[in-house]
Amino acid sequence: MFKNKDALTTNWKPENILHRDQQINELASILAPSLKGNDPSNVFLYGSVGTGKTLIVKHVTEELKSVADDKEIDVNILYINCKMKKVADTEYRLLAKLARQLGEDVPSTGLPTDEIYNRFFSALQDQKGVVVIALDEIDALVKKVGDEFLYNLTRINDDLEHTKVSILGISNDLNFTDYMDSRVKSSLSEEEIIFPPYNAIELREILKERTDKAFVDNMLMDGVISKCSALAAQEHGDARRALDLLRVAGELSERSESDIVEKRHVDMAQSKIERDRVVETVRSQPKHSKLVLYTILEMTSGEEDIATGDVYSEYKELCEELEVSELTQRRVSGLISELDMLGVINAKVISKGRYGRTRQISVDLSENIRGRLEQMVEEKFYI
DNA sequence: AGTCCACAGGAAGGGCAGGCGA
DNA sequence: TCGCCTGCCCTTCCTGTGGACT
Repeated sequence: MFKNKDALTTNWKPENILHRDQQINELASILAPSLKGNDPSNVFLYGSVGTGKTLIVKHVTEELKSVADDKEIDVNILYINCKMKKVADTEYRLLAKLARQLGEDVPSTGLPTDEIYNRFFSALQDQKGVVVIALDEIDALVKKVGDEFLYNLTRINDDLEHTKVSILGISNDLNFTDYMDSRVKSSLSEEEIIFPPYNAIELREILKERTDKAFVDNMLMDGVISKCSALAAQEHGDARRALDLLRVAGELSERSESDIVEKRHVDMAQSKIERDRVVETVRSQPKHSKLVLYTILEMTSGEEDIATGDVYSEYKELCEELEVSELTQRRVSGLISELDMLGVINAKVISKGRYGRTRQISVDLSENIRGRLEQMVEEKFYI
């Protein structure tokens, strides 16, 4: 069925990038001064997941690099995904990785942070021309370690003699700059490029382009692509989601030995992706979070909503039964709010006037997922 | 108009596990 | 193996609050 499944993954680089001409041109014109040896402005790119930010950055910087190489101009591109665990999720690791990309030999641990900063700085000194540092998912790192490292990076140009540094920040979070010091904010977002979500029509064209590469001809039933794009458009116009849907639908139909991908496979793919997401997030939660979730699932099998206090007393009983020491209400309250943020349960703060303020908790999961989760916790704790 | 419930959620710090160099 | 550091989970203590009730 598949000719080249890679074409449905996010790493695949399509020949033409659709519906992002404006962003490509903006970014290209911001980075263009580096071809004349001038330093380009720092840029900030915003847009929710699957709106093509990373793709465009990689595309434009690669183009820039190849033009620069042709003209024998010194341009160096450093790309780092700050969310990669154990690679760039602390200030030290980020600086070490940057220094290594510049050819500096640094140990993966052991040096004080200021020393690694110096090494990185001297590596920069040895460069000539322009260095573009692309920091993908920068919001994740700033939320984790604060914005001081960004402040240092934005000020680095003042001390460099031959080299010019331009920072390209990529963020999924549109309100991300709220977390930052205003000095960092203003120097980092000299230029801003917004990536709006794709609409269903745009998604359809993107999928069309890729299916021709990915599937053997005539493998898709009419309407499959439209269905994938419509579903993904509802979900913040996420192209990644659209591709996943199509890929999983293909895999499911292959497995069911159907000779064509049908619309029902897309529905199946949708629920499989959702189920996998929820089950995976819950699996990685700490023990008591699972127990709290189990309590909530048990209590919400009827229709009525429940409050934090109700959950806590039931949870205490469960702990007693299992001979596990229980957590405080403060912590359980926090766990409930985490589960809400992860999208596993719904919890909204309401006031019942004379009867206090609490969270109204409900669960909006299909029976299928609900069953899987209950089963998972039961197995784990021999309930 | 004021009270008061049943929590929300911030701040600070304890304690533990895991990773590190010595 | 030891001490040190860091990150994470958790507790303790605390202040804040929407709105039904008086």
